[in-house]
Amino acid sequence: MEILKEKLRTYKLKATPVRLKVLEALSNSPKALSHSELDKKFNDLDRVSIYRTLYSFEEKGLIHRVIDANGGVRYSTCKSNCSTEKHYDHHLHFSCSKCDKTICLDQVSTPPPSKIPEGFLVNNYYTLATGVCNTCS
Amino acid sequence: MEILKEKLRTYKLKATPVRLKVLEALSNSPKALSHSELDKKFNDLDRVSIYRTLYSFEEKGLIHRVIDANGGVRYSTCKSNCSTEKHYDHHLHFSCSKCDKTICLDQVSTPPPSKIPEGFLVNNYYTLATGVCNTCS
DNA sequence: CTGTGTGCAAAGGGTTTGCAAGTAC
DNA sequence: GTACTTGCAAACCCTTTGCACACAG
Repeated sequence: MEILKEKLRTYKLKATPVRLKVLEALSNSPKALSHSELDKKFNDLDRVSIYRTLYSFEEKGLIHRVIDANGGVRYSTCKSNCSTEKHYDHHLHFSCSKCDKTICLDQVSTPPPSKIPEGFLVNNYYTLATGVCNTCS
Repeated sequence: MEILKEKLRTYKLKATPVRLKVLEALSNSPKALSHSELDKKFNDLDRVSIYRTLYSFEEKGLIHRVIDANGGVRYSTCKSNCSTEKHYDHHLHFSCSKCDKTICLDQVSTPPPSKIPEGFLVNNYYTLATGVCNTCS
C-alpha cells in the first residue's frame, strides 16, 4: 500500500483513497479492466470519480488504454516507462470471444508495420488478436 | 447502381433504397465511415435504419468494422472474400491524429502474430497504426 | 490555507428496442 | 400476400460537465 502511495506521488498525483483503490485494482488484475468493471468492484465509489481517476492516470502515464475488438475501452497498468508524452504499447493484446476478457500478452512483441506508403507518418501502433483464451479453450 | 443491387442480392439482402445509398457511400469512400458520418451525409435517412443496415451488412459479410484509436466504430467494405462466418482483415489500418480520418491501407499487409503462449487460439488479428496521414503531413 | 479531488445532479452522445406502416419479391 | 424493412418514439447505456463540499499536502 505504501508502495502505491509512493508511485502516485512519483507521478505527481495526490495519494487519495479513490486513487489508491483504483490503482491497486489495476495493478493486481491480470486483465485490462473497463470503467464499468471498476465501478461494479467498488460500489462505494462514484462513477464520475472513477472516470476522472482513470483520466488522470492515463494522462500522467501510469496506465494505458486497451481497446477491445468491439471498441470497448479498458485500462491496464503500463509495464514499461510510459509518460505523459508517449505511451509504449508494442506487445500483443488479446481479446477472448468467449469470456470477453482482454489481456496484454507482454511476452509477445509486435513488429512495427513496414512498407508504409509515402506521406504517412506512424507514431504508434497497436495489434489486437481475437480468439479463445487459455482458460476458455 | 445495378451492380450494387446485384451485390446485395448475392449476399441475400433485399435491394432497398436505404441499403443502396449506404452501400454506395461505403463503396465509394476511400476511408472508413462511422455511423454518424453516414447519418450526416444522408439527412433524409433515419438514424436507426442506418444502424440496422450496417448491422445486416456486417452480418452478411459485405462490410467490416474498423475500430479507431479511441474505440470509435467505423465501417469499410470488405475487399477480399468475407462472409458471415469469418472476416479477413489483415491489412494495416491507419488513424490520423490530426484529421481523425481512418483508412485501410490495403497495400500494407500485417503478419500474423507469432509465438502465441500455450492455450491461446488466435482466430483473427487487427493492427492499427496512428500518426499523420498523407494529406495532413 | 490553498488547490485539487470527490460526490451528486444533470446533460449530452451513441446505440438498442418496440411497434405500426410501408415495401421488395 | 408475406415476410422483411423502415421510420418514429422511447429507453438505455456510457461519458462528460458544473458545482458545492471535503481533503491532501
